Amino acid sequence: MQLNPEQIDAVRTTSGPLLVLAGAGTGKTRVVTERIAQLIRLGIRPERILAVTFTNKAAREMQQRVAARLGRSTETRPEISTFHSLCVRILRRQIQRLGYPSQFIICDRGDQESIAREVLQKYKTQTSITPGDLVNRISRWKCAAVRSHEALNHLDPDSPSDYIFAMAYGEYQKQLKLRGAVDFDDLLLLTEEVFSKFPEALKAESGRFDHILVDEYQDTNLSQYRIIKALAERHKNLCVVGDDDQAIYAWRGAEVEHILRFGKDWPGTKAVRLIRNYRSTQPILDWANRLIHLNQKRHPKRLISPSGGDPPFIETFEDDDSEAAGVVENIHTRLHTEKGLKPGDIAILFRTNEQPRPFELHLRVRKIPYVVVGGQSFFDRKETRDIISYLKLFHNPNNDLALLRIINTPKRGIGETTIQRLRESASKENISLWKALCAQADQNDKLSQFRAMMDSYSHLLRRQFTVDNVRGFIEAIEYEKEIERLFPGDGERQRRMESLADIVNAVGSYLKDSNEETSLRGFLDQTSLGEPDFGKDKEERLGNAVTLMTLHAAKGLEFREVYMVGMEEGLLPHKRSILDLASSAIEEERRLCYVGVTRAKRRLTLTMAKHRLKWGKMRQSIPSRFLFELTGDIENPTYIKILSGAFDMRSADPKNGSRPRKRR
DNA sequence: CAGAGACTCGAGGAG
DNA sequence: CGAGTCTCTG
Repeated sequence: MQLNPEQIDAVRTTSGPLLVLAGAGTGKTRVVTERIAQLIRLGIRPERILAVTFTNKAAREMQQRVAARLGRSTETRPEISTFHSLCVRILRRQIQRLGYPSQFIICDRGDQESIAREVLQKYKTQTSITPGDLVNRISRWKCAAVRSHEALNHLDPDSPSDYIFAMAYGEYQKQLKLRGAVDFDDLLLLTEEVFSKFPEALKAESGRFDHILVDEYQDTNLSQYRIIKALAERHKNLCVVGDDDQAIYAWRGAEVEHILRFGKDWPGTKAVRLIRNYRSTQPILDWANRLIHLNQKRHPKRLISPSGGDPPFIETFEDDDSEAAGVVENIHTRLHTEKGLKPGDIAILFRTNEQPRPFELHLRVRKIPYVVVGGQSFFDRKETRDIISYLKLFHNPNNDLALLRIINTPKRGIGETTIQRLRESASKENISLWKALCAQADQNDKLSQFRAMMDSYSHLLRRQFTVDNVRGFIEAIEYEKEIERLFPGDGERQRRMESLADIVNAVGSYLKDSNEETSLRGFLDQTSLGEPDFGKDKEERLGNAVTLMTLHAAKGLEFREVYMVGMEEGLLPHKRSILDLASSAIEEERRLCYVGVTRAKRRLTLTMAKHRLKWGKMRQSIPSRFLFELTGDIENPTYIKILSGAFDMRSADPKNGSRPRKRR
């Protein structure tokens, strides 16, 4: 297909600041790819071009499309990476300036919570703060670029105990640094810090690129904004692409203002608007346009499409289980009656991760292949985290967190008392647990066995990081036997075995694709930054399965047929955003709904359940306000009641009341 | 030291 | 209701 005039305009603007406002389905990826190709055609060396995305998936996709577009015409490739992986690379070179080792560890969520637990113990707080609470609170500060010494100036007025978090934040940072570790948010914060404190570091890093491109710019948080600004300042060849109507990450610090004021930040900006939609039918876009039009804070625009079709469907079910049964039945019949429709063409989208369960159940009954994206992700699985912990230890045995995780997994008779002894000697002599373990190994058979195993595989995998060796090591620790022992049942066992296979596949795929040096550390870096690639086989299976995912995860994707389920007050918009006094909370939910609607190419179905099981209790639900807004039924008495707050979401809490009350 | 059973407490989204 | 933690027993 040919590029349209606006797209051509964007592709041909190859120098200076460029803002591309790209509505949903307007061929944004195409423009980005073509523009990179254009730069190279003009003689820019590929490695002097940096493209930044938010997710690994987006980065991989862009890499593939650019590679396909360029063919073999160039030897080098542009640098296409996520914010976080870009920052890891920068920090590996620069972080020593801030007093961290260049071989710093990247903590995962579990590691963060272990540290938080220790910090909280130290503070002996009587409050019921959990490690998870602390990690969340710190992350919220970090997303807003608030550092530990500034936290006291940014206390949440609604939370009287926030100062405890602020104190603990400082201790948490201290503990991280002590271990030579950083958490996920630190990658951005520290990069920004290195740039602002050490001009020579900034000079070196920004000197690597002459052109920068940022995708999904509406999702940048303050640190990301500053990093990009610093990197592009010299040449000002900065192209940002995004859509203010699809900003759905304010809760993790993203600021739409960044895209709204891009022109002011960068004088001489050229702005291009893409509004011709090549994805959905006009009736679907009519609903989407009508909905998003109700938001106050946005650039006004309206998507148009050349294709027609059915308007979306709304279906109401008795309860959540019949909703799932109904949707699955609908899918079942459509797969048989609609010509050429495959499971891979269909998606079920929902707001929260507790929703997919009944759908999975019914899909299994109907034997329709499906895949749940996100939710219980790769890293939340115990098997994955265990194996990764081993790999981390092979790379650096002094990682106490990883050691504690697997020292007795699979069970090898090293129990709490032994571990306590190790902890004591480690802290007394100020050495790592591993060193303490080595010191005690000659008096303890089990420890010495463990040590020998770790030493030999550490040696092997550092030299030869191959799929076979990884497989061999999993075999050696008898992890599969442990799974078989613990889960004699079929379903659970199979899932866990599959997780194990995923890890091996991830290693294989890393070794195959990676154009950088392939090493254990490279693999660890990649995996600590997000979902790895599981290779072709898995991808093919996914391609032919119904996709179940959250609305957030669906951004950037498209499906021939989409089901948006659970269209109810409290779910979408989510309860918390209804209780939030700021209207921006509801606006973000509206954008989320908009993202969902605009995923559909040909057919969209919105469903709700009149009753929903929550905490084991059946409760009545209220249709989502967005259903009225999508259809334009805003004179409806129910809609007016919803807006006036007639349905009290707080009383929907089973502790204070039984059912949502209707007031007159 | 490991496993079973009682027990509590909780759920927004993601890299 | 279900996941994760705690406690008790063999």
